[in-house]
Amino acid sequence: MLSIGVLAKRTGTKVQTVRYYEQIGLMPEAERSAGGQRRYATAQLDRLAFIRHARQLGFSLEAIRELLDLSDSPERSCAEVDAVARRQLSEVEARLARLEALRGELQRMIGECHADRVADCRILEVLRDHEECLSDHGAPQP
Amino acid sequence: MLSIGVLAKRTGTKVQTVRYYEQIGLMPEAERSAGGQRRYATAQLDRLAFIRHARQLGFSLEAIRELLDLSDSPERSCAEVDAVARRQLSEVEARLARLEALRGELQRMIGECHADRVADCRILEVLRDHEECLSDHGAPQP
DNA sequence: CTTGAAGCTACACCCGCTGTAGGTCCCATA
DNA sequence: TATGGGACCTACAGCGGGTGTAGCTTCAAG
Ligand SMILES: [Zn+2]
Ligand SMILES: [Zn+2]
Ligand SMILES: [Zn+2]
Ligand SMILES: [Zn+2]
Repeated sequence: MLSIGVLAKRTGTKVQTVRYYEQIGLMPEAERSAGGQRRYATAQLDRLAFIRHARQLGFSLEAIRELLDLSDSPERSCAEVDAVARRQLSEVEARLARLEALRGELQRMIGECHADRVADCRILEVLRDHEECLSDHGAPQP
Repeated sequence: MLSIGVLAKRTGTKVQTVRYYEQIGLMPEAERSAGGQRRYATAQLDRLAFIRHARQLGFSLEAIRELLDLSDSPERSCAEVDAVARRQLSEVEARLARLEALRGELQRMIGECHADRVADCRILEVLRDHEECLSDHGAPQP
């Protein structure tokens, strides 16, 4: 039986984050010691490691909840799991496209600024007027 | 003199967002009509357009505050402006690198799953064990 | 003058944590 | 067995960057 501190350290999580996951129902309520402190078995360690790894791969807590639920029914088809992963992939691809456009615009405006004074700064000119941009770059960061 | 609704519509902003920008001091306190409603001049329209465009290019509100302050002193050197933009570019590049690594892992795990049952799903295997990954992918999305 | 859209304030909520305050528990050492 | 200091507990506030709601008041067209 592990304390929350050991569990956290072994999975690269902060103690508060573990408690937060319990609070939102992503981790089950932990058993408690006589004095009321949380105690964890290896199953919880594995679950937390799964959550952290999925987070590192960019899955939302909602998606992770789905994945955890699915992995509790090992006899079911894994089509839903694959769908969650594909959804995640297309989110990542969408963000990549946006960021590539941003990078292009930023590089261009930095490259074009040969001014000394703020009054003539190309960067500020571009920021003042989207017509100066080559790409769309839709909404602010999601 | 424009109402907040017109100002918002012309800059592609939500009315609440305009009020929020005022609240955090990014937009100046607006003049008011006799009945207490906000009224805006063209200068504010330009300022808001600048803010929104910079947001679309991924600048944080803090960076935008800096840029707005700098553009109020047109005689100064634009070196600081350029530095803000370069910082933004390197943040974008860092995110791109992370997302490219994520994309690689996601593509690989999706491509490797030829199972039918959840019990044998390659995606879940990879999520359970980072050793299955080829790349690091450090911290969850910042 | 009426009416309905648009504005007002104040507040709660989203995600995914992180930090703090003020108290309690655990366990190695003396 | 007593003690000290780390680790733990709960409860709550706050981050960024907004969004949504409730319950009012104001504006402008007809
Ligand atoms: Zn410049
Ligand atoms: Zn643009
Ligand atoms: Zn599968
Ligand atoms: Zn991994």
